[in-house]
Amino acid sequence: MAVEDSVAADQLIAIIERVERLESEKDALTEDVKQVYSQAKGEGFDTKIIRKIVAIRKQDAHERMEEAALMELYMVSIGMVEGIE
Amino acid sequence: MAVEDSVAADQLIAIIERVERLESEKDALTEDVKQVYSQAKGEGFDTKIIRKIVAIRKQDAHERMEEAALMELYMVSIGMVEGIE
Amino acid sequence: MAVEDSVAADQLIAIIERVERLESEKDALTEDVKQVYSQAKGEGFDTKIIRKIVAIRKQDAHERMEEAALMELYMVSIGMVEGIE
Amino acid sequence: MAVEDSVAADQLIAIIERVERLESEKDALTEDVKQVYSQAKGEGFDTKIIRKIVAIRKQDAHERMEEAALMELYMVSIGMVEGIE
DNA sequence: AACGCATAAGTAAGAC
DNA sequence: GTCTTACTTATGCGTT
Repeated sequence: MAVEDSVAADQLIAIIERVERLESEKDALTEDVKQVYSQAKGEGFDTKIIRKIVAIRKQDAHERMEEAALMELYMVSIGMVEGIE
Repeated sequence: MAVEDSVAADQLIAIIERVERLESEKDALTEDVKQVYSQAKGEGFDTKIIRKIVAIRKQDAHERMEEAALMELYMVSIGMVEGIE
Repeated sequence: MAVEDSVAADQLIAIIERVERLESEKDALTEDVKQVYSQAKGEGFDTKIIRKIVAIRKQDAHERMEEAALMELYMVSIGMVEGIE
Repeated sequence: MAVEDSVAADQLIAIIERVERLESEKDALTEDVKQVYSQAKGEGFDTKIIRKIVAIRKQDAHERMEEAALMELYMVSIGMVEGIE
């Protein structure tokens, strides 16, 4: 009905605007990252290498998490079966 | 030479840390967006549709028209829709 | 016990290798798709549009209508498009 | 013009069908993978762990590639500047 | 200005 | 049934 619908519409608008606000903040940060690289380039650094380093550091962190997760899985697994004979 | 190298190394570390700081802030915002959608879902909204609406709003109107026109052209040519003879 | 364990280990290796084999075949097909698009691009087609057409054809007609209806409802409610009064 | 257009349309249809063929083959392989896991589960294996192992093996391969790429980058970099003094 | 790469979004599957 | 995780797709960015 009309009143409830308009409430839903208001909620919907609020949701969309909240998302758009957050995404515009993300865009600003993306811009900042670009500026950092741009400045680095101006100071003579090879940004391609730096990007690679950042990527690898991120990947290392991720892999560590994966390993921890796997280890936990194994532990749970052992606990569950209490030692297969 | 040694002094200049260590300066460069310090700069390099600073650059990497600045990038990583910015990207972690971006990750936090991504998390916030997810939460907004999660909450919206809990309120009974179809988040898939909302995502599409956000994407459409983001897309420039002009570009959207161009793309729609080209898409229709292609679809007519393969017989998916009927073109005006 | 030792014998059963080694049987299980053999099975496990077989499973992993079967999965990896299948996934590498999938990768090859993904590569083929990329090549088709690349070639299409070289012949002057707009691959972005073709990808959209493929996606639409994949989507079931009924599902497509439902989604479009819901999307319009949402868009009307936030005033992006005009609804019938 | 008419003739060229129909040629383009034929090409377009061919492209779309080639893509759809390849993707259906991919879907079949995805189905096969699911069956392998399903069967493994039936034999008492913990598929979650197996999935994790497969993911980590894949990641390891990827990381090795990344490292090789980084090493090459460094070598190129050294070659370019011919030793910063 | 086009090309490939890398990140980011969206979608779909699987676990609990 | 929900919730997360993994894969696929798409956009944008840097490079040549």
